[in-house]
Amino acid sequence: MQVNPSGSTKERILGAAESLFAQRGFDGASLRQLTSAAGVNLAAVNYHFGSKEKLVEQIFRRRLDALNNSRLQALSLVEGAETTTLEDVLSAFIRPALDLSHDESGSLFMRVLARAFAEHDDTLRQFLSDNYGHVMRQFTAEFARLLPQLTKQELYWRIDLVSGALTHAMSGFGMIQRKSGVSEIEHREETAQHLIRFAVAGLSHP
Amino acid sequence: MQVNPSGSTKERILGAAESLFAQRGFDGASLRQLTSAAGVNLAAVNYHFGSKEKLVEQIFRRRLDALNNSRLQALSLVEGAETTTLEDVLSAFIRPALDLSHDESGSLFMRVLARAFAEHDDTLRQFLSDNYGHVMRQFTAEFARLLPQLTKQELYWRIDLVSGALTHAMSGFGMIQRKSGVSEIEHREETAQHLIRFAVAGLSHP
DNA sequence: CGTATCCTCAAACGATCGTTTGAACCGACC
DNA sequence: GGTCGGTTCAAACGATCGTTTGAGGATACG
Repeated sequence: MQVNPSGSTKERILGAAESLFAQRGFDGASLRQLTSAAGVNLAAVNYHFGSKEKLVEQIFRRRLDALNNSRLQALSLVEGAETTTLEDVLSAFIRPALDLSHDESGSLFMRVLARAFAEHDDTLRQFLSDNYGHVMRQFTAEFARLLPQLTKQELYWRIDLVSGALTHAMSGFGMIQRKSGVSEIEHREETAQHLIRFAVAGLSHP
Repeated sequence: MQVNPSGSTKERILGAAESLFAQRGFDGASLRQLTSAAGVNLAAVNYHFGSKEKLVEQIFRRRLDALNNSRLQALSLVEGAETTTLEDVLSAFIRPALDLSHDESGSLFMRVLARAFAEHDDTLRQFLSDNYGHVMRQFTAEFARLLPQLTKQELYWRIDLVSGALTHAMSGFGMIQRKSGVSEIEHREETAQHLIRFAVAGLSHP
């Protein structure tokens, strides 16, 4: 059950927690399973994080900060170029998210996020809006610039549906599964290309 | 806390369970909260359903049987017509799902389903594939007939992304929320139209 | 060496969970 | 009236949960 015996106690807890929360949910994964997997004492979670709930929040911040920084950086690169296409902006929106969905240790943060959506909904929606809403607003402004023929309402709807397709693809819940002969990297690239083409069509149709 | 004091004990439990599972999750909603909300004795769940887990399964069967019957009926109507369009097939796929997402009593089955995906993933995926896979296959065949230019792989990807957008729209997690002045029926119709147009574009682009 | 600080540990706490039990209730049927 | 299957009830069961506690280890500094 023990994993990754290197690193500090805090880091070992964060790693094991992300993996276990993804597998069994926040309620389903107990601190005893978690600390056992991390190879640390049961009391370590409350000592280092204060409570189980604060541990969950810490996990969110770590990943979402990284995601939004990647997105903003990619967007600023796109905006700095001579010509900006819809594909470019969508790539800046989609690729960092797909990169996040599988981290180097193979655990699935997207499942954690999907769970959180299902379990806390309104609380989490508020949290995301407060902390990362400006990123979404920046992308929306760029989409609006590239799609001037759409009303605000129409644009919001389409961005929402693109987000849904992205979330679905990231969570790995769909029919499409990575084939055994294909590497993780290749599958991610294939997913990105399908998603971007699909989103371009869905966003820009008359 | 008590709701809907009419109907049999079994029905009262099913109604309260669907609502509470949607709000708090399967682990988060206890049998004590559930039976208290239903106005029945704590032991009634185990007496009538055997266990909490079997109650969950019962809730799934009830709703998903209804969804898939509606979908198949709508599809057979479309196939019986003189000319079949992509919009028609998508409507048969999407509208029954949107109808399901808000039942007459206002509880949100889709949140239950979204939770279940997050909490059981592989188990639920198998359950859905075993019990309702034939519906998906029938729709896929119809899509393939209407989109002969697409390879199987390409078609599967696009259907998967449409399903993601649909799930997202049903769950109500997105930015788009029903405005207070708009009725549930109107909002559902607006959602259906946006989804169908978006899906047509995403499915049929070259 | 003494001690101060940070951390880890085993053990226990009270609360809540799903489930079981056995008695009580109730309408139907002889 | 008697009894019998189906249902409801209060009470208890053992298990597991998140959290707290206080003793002990480890390391650095005087």
